[in-house]
Amino acid sequence: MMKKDNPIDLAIKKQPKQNRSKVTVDAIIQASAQILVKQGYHALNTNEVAKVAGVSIGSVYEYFPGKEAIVATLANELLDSSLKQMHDTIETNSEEDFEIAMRHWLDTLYNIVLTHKHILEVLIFQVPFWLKMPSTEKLKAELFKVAIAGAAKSQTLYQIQVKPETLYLISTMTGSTLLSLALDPSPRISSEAVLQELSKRIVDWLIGG
Amino acid sequence: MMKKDNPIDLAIKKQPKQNRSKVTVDAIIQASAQILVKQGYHALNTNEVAKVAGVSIGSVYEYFPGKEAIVATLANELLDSSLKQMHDTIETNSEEDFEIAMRHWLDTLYNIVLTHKHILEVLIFQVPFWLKMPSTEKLKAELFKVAIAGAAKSQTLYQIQVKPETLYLISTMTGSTLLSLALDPSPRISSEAVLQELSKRIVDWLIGG
Amino acid sequence: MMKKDNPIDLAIKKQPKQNRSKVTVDAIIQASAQILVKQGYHALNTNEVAKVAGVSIGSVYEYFPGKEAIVATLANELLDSSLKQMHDTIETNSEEDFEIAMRHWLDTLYNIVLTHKHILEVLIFQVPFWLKMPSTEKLKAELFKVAIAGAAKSQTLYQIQVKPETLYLISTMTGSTLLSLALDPSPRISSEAVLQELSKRIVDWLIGG
Amino acid sequence: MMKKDNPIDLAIKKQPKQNRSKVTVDAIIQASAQILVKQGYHALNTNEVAKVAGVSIGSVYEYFPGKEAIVATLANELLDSSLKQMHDTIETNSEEDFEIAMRHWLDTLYNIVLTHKHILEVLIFQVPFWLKMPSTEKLKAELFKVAIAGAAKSQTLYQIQVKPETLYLISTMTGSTLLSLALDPSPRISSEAVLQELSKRIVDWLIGG
DNA sequence: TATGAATGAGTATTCATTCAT
DNA sequence: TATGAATGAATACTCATTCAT
Repeated sequence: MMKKDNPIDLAIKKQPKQNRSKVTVDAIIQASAQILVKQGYHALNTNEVAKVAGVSIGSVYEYFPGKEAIVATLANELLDSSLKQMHDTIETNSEEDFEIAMRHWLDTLYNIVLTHKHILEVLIFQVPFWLKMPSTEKLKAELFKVAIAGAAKSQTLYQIQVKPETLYLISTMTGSTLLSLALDPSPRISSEAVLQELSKRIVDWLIGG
Repeated sequence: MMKKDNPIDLAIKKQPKQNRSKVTVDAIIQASAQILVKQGYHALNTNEVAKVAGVSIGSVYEYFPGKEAIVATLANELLDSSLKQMHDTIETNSEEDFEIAMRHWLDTLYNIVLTHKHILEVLIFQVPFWLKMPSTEKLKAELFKVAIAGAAKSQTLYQIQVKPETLYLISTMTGSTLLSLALDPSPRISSEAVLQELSKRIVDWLIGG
Repeated sequence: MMKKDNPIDLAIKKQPKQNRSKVTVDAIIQASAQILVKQGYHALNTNEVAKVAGVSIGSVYEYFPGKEAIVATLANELLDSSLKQMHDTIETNSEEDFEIAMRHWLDTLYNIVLTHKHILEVLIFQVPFWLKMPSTEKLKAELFKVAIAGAAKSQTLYQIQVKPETLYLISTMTGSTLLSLALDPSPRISSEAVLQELSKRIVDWLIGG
Repeated sequence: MMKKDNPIDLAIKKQPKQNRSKVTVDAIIQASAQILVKQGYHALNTNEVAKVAGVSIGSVYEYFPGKEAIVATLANELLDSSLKQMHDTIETNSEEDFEIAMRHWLDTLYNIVLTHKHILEVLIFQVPFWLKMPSTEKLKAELFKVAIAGAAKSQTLYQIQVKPETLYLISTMTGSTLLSLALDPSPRISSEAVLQELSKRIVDWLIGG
C-alpha cells in the first residue's frame, strides 16, 4: 500500500486502441462499478478488480496508475452518458410551455439520478476525491450553464431579473432534492408530488421574482 | 487486517468513569478529529491515533472496538454539542417575529456548520457508514421535529396547512444550502444574501401556502 | 515495490531499547548479512530477511524503513567493530620501529578485510549506494586521519616533507591491494610477499621523499 | 519474475546479420547504457530498455535471453573499443624513452577511464556479475600481458629482475589510482600531479629494483 | 490497567517473459 | 520477424489486532 500524499493521479495511462484493449479496459471499469455498488469503496482494490474483471493484475496496471484512476474513469463515463441524456432532453423540449418544460427537465434529471443511484451514492459519500475529480467540476459547470440558460429564458419571456442568490438556491435545492428522493426515499413522501411541487416552486420563483 | 463484512461495531466499549480514563478517551477522540481534518479518513488508523493521542495502542483497544467506533463517538459528541447549541437558540428566540426568528434560526445553523465545516466535510463525504450512524439518524429526527414545530407554529399563527412535500423541500433545501455555503463557498455569491433569500422564501412558503 | 527516486532513507527507525527489541533487530541484521553473503544483494528482500531472521515482516518495518536501511545499519556495525580493531592496534604498537609498525599495521588491516571479505565483496561491488553511505564516508575520513598521522610521524622522525600526491598514491595503493589480496587472491602470488613489499615501499616513500 | 539461481546466460542469442537487425541490437545496447548511467542498474529492466530503444519488448527477447546478456554485450563492446585504443597507443609510442612512454601509457589509460567513467562506475559497483563477466576476465588478462611486456622491456633495457609481487602491486596500484582519479576526484588533488608521480614511481620501481 | 513489541493477512505495484496476431 | 497485450510470481509495505510483561 503506497502512501499517496502527493496529488493523486486520476488519468488513464493509455487509451485502448485495439479491440482487445478496449475489452480489457471495459471489463476493469465494469468490475469496479460492480464492486463499488455491492461492497463499497473500502472493498475496491486492484487485486479484487482484476479478479472480478477476469483479467490479470498486470493488465490493470497496464492501463491505470491505480484504483483512483479507475474510479475517475468510471465517473467520467457516467458523466458523459448522463450529459448526453440531458442534452437530448433539452433539444427535444425546447419549444414547450415553460412550466411543462421545467417539469420535463426535472423528470429527466431525476431519472438519470435514479438510474445510477447505487453508484452515485458510493461516489458521492465514500470516494474521498469526488469533489476534486474533473468529472465533478465538469458536471457543476454544465449544470450552471443550463441554469443560466433557464434564467435567461425566463428573463426573455417575462422581463424578470433573477438575482444570483436565487439562482444559487434553486440549483442547490434542485440537486439535493433529486439526490435525496433517489438515494434516501421516504415511505411517507411521494417523489411524484415532491417533483411537482419543486417544479411549481421554481417556476413561481423565476417568474414571480 | 480483518475483513469487516459483518455489521460494524460503532459502540464505545466502556464509558470512562475515572478521571484518568476520561482523559485517555478524550485524547483519542481529539487525535482522531485532528487526523480526519488534516489527512482524511483514509489516513485514520488505530496506530496513528494512538501516537497522536499520546496513548498506547493497547489503550485504544481498551476503550474502542475499532476505528469505526472512535469515529462514531466523535460524531456523537459533535452532534450533542450542536443540538445543545440549537436548543439554546430556539429557547432564546421563541418570542420573536416569525421572519426574524427564522433568520436567527438559519444563522445559528449556519454558524454551527461553519464551526465544524472541516470535520463535517470528512464525515459526510468520506466516512462510508455516515448515513447509517446513530448520530445521523438522531440529527435527522431532531431536525424533523424542529420543522414540524415550525410548521405547527405557522399553522397556529396563520391557519395555513403546510403540505408534507413543501416541508420536505424546505428541509432539504435548508440543509443542502447551509452545507454548500460552508463547505464549498463561491466567491461570486454572498452567504449573507443567500441566507436572507432562503429565510424569506421559507417564510413565504410556510405562510403563503 | 515502491519507486525510490527520492534520496534513500538509510536510518534505523527506532533504536531498540528493551532487550526483546535488541534481539529482534540483531536477528534482522544477522539474517541480512547471511543472505548477502550467500545469495548477494539481488536476493535481499524484506520478506526473505524476516523469514531467515525468524521474525514477522511487520517487525522488520517496525525498525527499518526498508532494506537499504538494514544494509546501512549492517555496514555501520561492521565499520564500528573494524575501527575499534584498528585503534587497538595503533595504541598497542605506537612505540615500535617505523618499518615494523607499518608491517604490523598492514597486517591488521589485511586481517580485518580478510575476516569480512565475503560481506565486503557484496557491499562494495553490489550495493548501489555503498559510496554514499555514511559508513563509507566515515571510513574514508578515518583512514585519511591515520595516513596524515603516519606522514606526520615520518616528518617528525626524518624531517621529510611528504607530497600530497604521494600520500594519495599510498592510500589508494594500500586500500586496493588489501582488497585485491583478500577478495580475488591469485594462486601465483603470496599475500605475505605482497604485504612485505608493500610495507617496504610505503616506508621508502615516506622516508626517502 | 523468474528467480535466477542458475548460472546467468550472458550471451547474445544471435549475432545480427542484416542491417535492420544491427540497428535494433544497437538501439538496445545504447538504451541500456543510457539507463545505467542515468538511473543505475536497479532501474534497468527489459520493458524500459525496449521503450527507450524504441523497439518492441518482443524484439529485445528476440536477440537477448535477458537483461544480463544486454549488459554483458554492452560491457564487451566497451572493452573492445578500449582495447583498440590501448593497442593503438602502444604501437604509436613503442620507440620512446621509457619514462615518457610510461607517462604516455598512463595518460591513455586515464583518458579511456575518464571517457567511460559514468558507465564504468555502474558496471563495477552495481552489476553483481561484473567480476564474473568474460569481458572483465579478458581485460585483466590483457592488462597482465601488457604489464608482462613492460617488465620484459625493463629487464631487457636494464637487466633487472622484476619480482612478481612488485608487478602485482604496480598493476593494482595503477588500476585503482586511475579509477579513483576518474570516479572520485578530490578537489585537493591534481590528477596531473598524481599521474606524474605515479609514472615516476613505477619507473623507479621497475628500474631501481 | 497500561504498555508497546510482535504478528501476518491484506493490498499495491513491478517486471521478466510469453504468445497470439 | 516484429509487435505489444497479457500474464502472474515476486516483492514492498501497511495496519488492525493480540498478548506477554
